[in-house]
Amino acid sequence: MPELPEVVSVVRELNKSLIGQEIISVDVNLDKMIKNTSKENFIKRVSKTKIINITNIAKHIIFELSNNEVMIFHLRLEGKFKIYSNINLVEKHDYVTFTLGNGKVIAFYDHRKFATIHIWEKSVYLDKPPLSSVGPTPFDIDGDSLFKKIHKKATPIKTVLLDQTIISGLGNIYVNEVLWESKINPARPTKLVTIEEINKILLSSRRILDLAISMGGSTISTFTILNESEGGYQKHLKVHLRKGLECESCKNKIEKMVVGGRGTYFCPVCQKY
DNA sequence: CAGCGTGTTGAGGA
DNA sequence: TTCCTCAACACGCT
Repeated sequence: MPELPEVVSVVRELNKSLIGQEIISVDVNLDKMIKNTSKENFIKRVSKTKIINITNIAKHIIFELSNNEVMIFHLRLEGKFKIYSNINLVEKHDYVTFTLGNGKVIAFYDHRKFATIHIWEKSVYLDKPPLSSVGPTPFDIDGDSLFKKIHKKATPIKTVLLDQTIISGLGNIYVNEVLWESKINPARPTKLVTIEEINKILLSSRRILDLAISMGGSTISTFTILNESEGGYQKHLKVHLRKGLECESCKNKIEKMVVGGRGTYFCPVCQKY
């Protein structure tokens, strides 16, 4: 389950080996992964270009190409990039592969087929799906603006923080962690959350995301950075997946509930409703 | 074998 | 219209 720290780690790794590389050929074995054009058109627009830069906007991974096209990847739940030394190593769920000038292969893998790829011209991609609806990350918005945006909502605060059009980059793991650190009950209606608490949420989000980024993300479930190397944040998790274990702050037991249809871990004492 | 989990979108209800 | 909920997507794991 890649969240922002995992995406940042992946982008760093990709940059190390791919900048300036030529894409010789492209193979697509799952047509629906390409969201805004046909497989044939995608292959035509990507082949025989160079990778100029690789960046991210929130959880979206962006490849800038030398012909002014931009590829936008989203890992969704379990997508991964792999780099092989040659084409013979490609596996069944490597649905899109790019063969490079140096003989290596970038494989975009997702056995659950949820991951997505868009391609747009560079001059318009920020105004097209999926980036047109992405909100600012916790690093790009201040407490007053966020409060103004959400203080009338009846939806639980956790659901609002997971809404990537409002604030981007937090997923289920880190939202659970942020709300525990901020001592706010995840199910509380957002309109009852004060400006002071919103500020606390933002500071906490930045601190936790920064720390997780510095450690290469967490590795719960199937997340891996490139070829199976692992990040190290999971031992810092305070509530996520810790149902029944002691809260590190008050020693009571962590509980699990469902908020907005998502598994939600919290301390009933530290995070009173 | 049934159901959960996971991010996002989009349909449909209030 | 706007706000909000929830099914759907696909598949490995419990």
